Amino acid sequence: MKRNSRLSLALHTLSHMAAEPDRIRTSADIADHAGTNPVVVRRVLGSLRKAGLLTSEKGHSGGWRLARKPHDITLADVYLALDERLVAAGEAHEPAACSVEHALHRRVFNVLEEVEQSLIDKLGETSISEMRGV
Amino acid sequence: MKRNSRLSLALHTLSHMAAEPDRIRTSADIADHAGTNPVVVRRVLGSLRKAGLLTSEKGHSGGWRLARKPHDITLADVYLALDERLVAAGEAHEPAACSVEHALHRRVFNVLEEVEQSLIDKLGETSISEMRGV
DNA sequence: GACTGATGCAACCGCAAAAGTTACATATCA
DNA sequence: TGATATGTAACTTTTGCGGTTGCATCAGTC
Repeated sequence: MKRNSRLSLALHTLSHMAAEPDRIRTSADIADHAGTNPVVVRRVLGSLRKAGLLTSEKGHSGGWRLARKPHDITLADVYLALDERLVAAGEAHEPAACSVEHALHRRVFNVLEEVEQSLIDKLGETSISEMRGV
Repeated sequence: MKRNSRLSLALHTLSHMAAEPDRIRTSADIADHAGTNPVVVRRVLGSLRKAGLLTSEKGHSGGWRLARKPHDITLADVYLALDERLVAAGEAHEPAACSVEHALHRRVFNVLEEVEQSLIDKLGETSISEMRGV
């Protein structure tokens, strides 16, 4: 896989799940389908579980399932769950040579925050169930 | 420096230049100011020059200057110049197990393309001169 | 209760991207 | 001609991440 593979893996898996919400899937199944490794799948899906998008069940006949209705899971949820931010957190707190410099840092940071928020808003307009069809 | 350092370096440098467009700056000055290396600065600023945002002059009393008026350079110009795309190019052409899978790939790719375009639109609303002040 | 099959998680390897560094060619001006 | 700047290639170091292995844990099944 390549760049943005975590986001890609998450979206593809969720899209499949949105198509058949009742079916439970093992990390091995998903890994086969995605051409990757079960452990990698569990890592990525683990983030989604922490964010409340998926549930997992251990033991025999266990696996992964959507925690909410497909149309209640948006791309923004996925983006935030994976913690792939446009702006590096803590960027505003870098040591600055002078106060003018520090003020500029803050300003740049704030502008990027604004941009990211509008990105998240845009992502929030699409649910994973809308990734299929059309 | 950390993640997104190219974008950060570019924006800070351009913001400074927007404040004093007539002043010429050497890569050494900029590197000192940004706490990095002159060669790194020349690499990043070289991308901006290729995109027509900056000009550079060799030799004694040479250095870097804005190629356009500050209000004519938007964050979208910078983002595109650095070639840091949200969506990996060529993502749509991955081999897929079946045609259904291929159609899903395409759909995911298209949605991400849409999102990136709206990001670029948003970035285009802000010029580097607006990074200072309020 | 033992077995099977699933997640959870830690530890490591390997690779690739990017920063950082060094070195040097080239161009410009005093 | 010398000082000073960019341009660029080559190399090292760092970092993030996919991939892999191993094992603990848990839950059904025999």
